[in-house]
Amino acid sequence: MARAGLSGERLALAGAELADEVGFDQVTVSAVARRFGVQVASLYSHVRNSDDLKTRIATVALTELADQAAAAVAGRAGRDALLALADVYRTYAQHHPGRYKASRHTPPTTPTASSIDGVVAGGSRGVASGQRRRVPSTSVLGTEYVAAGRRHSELMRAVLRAYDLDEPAQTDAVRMLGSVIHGYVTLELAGAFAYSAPGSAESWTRIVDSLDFLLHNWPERHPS
Amino acid sequence: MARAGLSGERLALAGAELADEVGFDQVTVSAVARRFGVQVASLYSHVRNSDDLKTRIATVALTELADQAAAAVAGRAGRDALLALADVYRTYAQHHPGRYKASRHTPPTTPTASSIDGVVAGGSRGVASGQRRRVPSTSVLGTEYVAAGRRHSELMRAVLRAYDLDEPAQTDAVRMLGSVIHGYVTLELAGAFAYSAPGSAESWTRIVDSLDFLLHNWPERHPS
DNA sequence: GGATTTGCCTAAAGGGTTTAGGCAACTACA
DNA sequence: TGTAGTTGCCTAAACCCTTTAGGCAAATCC
Repeated sequence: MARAGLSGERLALAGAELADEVGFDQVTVSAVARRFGVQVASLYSHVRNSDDLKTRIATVALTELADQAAAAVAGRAGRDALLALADVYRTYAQHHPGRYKASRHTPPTTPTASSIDGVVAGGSRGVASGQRRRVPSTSVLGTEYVAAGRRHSELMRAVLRAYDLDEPAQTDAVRMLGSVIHGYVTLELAGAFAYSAPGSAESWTRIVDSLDFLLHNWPERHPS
Repeated sequence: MARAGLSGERLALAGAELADEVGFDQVTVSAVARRFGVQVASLYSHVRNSDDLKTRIATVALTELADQAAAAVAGRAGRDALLALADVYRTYAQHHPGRYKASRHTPPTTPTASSIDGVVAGGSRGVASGQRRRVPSTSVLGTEYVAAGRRHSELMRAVLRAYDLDEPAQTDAVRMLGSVIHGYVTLELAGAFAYSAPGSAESWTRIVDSLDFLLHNWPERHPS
């Protein structure tokens, strides 16, 4: 039997492609196995379980997004940087809807390895008798995932430097921008803006311009 | 055998409760059946399929949200109305995370009944031979779902009246507000704001105040 | 070239979805 | 109040996805 050359990374990549084609929710261990022309059980040598696969896909997407965001922001400042950054998310979501959805996949809060050990050690089940083939533990993967997330918020703060906000206004601004971008992209992807004028693209730039204006005139205390 | 008294509505309600308890993604036809102490197949007399159940839950949530939003906006204007409306979404999402997630569930774009008929009629499969027990067709349900959605955007526009925006600025503002609210609530629910100061609640009111300011000073053309 | 590792396989158990068809409990009406 | 018709829930069964256990053969390492 010829080997298919599976690996955690290749599975994540294939899963990402599949997500863009049929939707992130339809990405299943079985579907990825089919894509490789391989038995389902074979994937479990490279991936802990279904959610592990999804988290890997999320990490791929988050990393790609951070790379593009970094490239877009480089050499720009102020409104240009803001628009470029925002456009990265919107464009990515349009070209890779499945990947974008994946990037919003929060892995279920598993108890930490130590807390598991704390409970299991001394129990009746053998400690190290778990898997046959070792798959990189979720915690190290989680690190990669978290790192990508951190890159995003740092890029956002970099863009905000031009607007000269002090704390806690800057944190508020980060949260607001993140909310607008994520919210707009999500709603647009869901088709919420498809059936009324003006076009979604025009609204988008005008909204970003409004945010630029708002950041330049961030209210101190009492607005209006 | 005593009857459990199932109905489409009761299933949707039970599904909504279940969603808040275990998460919308864990809501399954099987789980709801278990909740009623009833065989799984029994539910299919009241619900077309799994997605139909989910869409009904979404409609429940969307309607509850619209009711609360209408009550919150009544008798208020300007910043007060804006904050009240925004708070409804945030509070609802915190108290009913499963329902809120459900409210964002977009039913898969099924071809309309007419287009299905257009294709199937004349084919080899009998037209009306479908179900044994008739369940309200998805299209009429979809109407209810769409109606609830419309209520939301109308409430938003009502709040915006105080700010005196003309088209297309008003549409832009509706889209921006919807994005911020949905985005913030989603990110907060995902725990994105849980691990850094300031608290999520303080950011929230300051962001809404900023939006109030922005709406009062909506830029005409060239910002900054 | 032999030992070891590792990749993919078969087998099997468990759970969710959905359809088909059946009996019993309600409802309506004479 | 009995009986016909309707409706509610059941059993059975097919299909798909997940996950674990254990096995054979290809690749790799001296």
